[in-house]
Amino acid sequence: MSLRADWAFRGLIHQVTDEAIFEQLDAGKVTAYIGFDPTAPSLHVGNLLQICNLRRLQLAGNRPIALAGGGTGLIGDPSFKAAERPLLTAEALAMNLAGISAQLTRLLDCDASAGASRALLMNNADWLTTVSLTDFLRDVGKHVTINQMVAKDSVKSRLDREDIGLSFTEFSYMLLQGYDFVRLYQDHDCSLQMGGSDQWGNITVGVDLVKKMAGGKAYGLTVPLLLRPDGTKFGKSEGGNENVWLDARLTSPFAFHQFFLTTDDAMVSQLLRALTFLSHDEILELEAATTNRPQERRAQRALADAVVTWVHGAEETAKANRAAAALFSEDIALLDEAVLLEIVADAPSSTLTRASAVAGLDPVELLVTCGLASSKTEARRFFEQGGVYINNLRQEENSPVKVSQALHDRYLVVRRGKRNTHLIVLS
RNA sequence: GGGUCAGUGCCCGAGCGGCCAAUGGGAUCUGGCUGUAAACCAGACGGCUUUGCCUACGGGGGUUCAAAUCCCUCCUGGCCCA
Repeated sequence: MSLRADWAFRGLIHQVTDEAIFEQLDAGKVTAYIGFDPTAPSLHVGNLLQICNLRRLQLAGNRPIALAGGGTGLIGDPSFKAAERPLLTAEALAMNLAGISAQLTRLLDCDASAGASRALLMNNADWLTTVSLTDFLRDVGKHVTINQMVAKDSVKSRLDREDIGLSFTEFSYMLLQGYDFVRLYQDHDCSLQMGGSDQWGNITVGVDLVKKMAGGKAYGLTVPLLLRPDGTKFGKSEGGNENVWLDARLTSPFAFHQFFLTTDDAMVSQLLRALTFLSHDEILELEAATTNRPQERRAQRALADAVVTWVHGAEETAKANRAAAALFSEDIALLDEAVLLEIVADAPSSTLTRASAVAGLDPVELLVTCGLASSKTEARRFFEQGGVYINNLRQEENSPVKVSQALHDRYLVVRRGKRNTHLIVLS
């Protein structure tokens, strides 16, 4: 099957500068890049789609370049952002770069054995921080008119706002990104830039610059943004405001697995197509299962397993599944110690001395101490609402927690709401 | 530099001297229903030594018995002029 057909099936094509790129991709000779902003120390699920696409190209024999924005990160992309962004410090940037570079290396095949399709990892700071200002303005700036730049939707949305402006710094961002493309074209024969649909404006600037500065033919392709059925952006945690990170230290594999396991029926098909490497037949079969027997949630399970396995490995997937099976059952008290520890391994934990617990612990304080409530007021609220469980049994605010409640005489599994768990170990 | 408008809780946004921890909406959280889904229903949503107290309406100062609300000043931002 052609890559064009596969991508269309998966809903990965939003806009293309020239359809001809697909033939070249099928031939497996293209070098393509996607840029990643180092705005955080880890990539998050929102980036997964882009990485996935690089991987798809690579599997078809093409060469992917993941470009870390060490240089553009110093400036900040204003595209469709509602406000001017604070500049990152150089130290924060360096830390972020280290984090995401490691992840990209792992998710793409950067091994020499991959031969011509071996993925490259680059950092645009290498050229953006060394090019001279006057050279840049003469060689790059001269090819782009302010008229074009202002006409971009991504800029217009900022210009149209009455309460907030757009600094020259952020305004110039698209030139830097365009210059990236020129450099990659010249140095690595890279002829395709991909990105989310919000990157279309930036990408076309690059395609244009490659033509004007290098006299070459370059292509741009954007992927639709993943949206929830309610129109909000996909990628935030269940809760809402926190990102779901790829770094296991920031989002445990269990939480990561849960994130996908709780996907809406209305969205699972989209994610299955966009974020997994399952075959079309497998996907169609899972979609049918969702329609006919939604309560089995087979599609959600397959999705969660596939993504977690890709990001964290098969072992973590198995662990997450075992944890999920036991965690929502009162049988938790019947599990033997080793199994219990394994299933709560991803939950944050803390230790308490046995002595401090003998007299009975104040449940309110306990909830605050282990971080499941941010204040006593909040903790009391959770108790009032009946949202606190110890070992999956509802805990009352006014009955002290006793040592006798501990499983295996030393473990207290504290849970707030459906899925915020904390393990307390008595020592 | 001049003029002018604005800065309120996570976000948007009312309030414009006491009845304001501050209307409303969104987000979020908890419970219920269910399939660890969506939708829906109910409640909560600054903190605490919780029938009360403390801290908050850009910062600082002032007027007043009393200020988010009035005055001064500074900071930040938008727009217009130079």
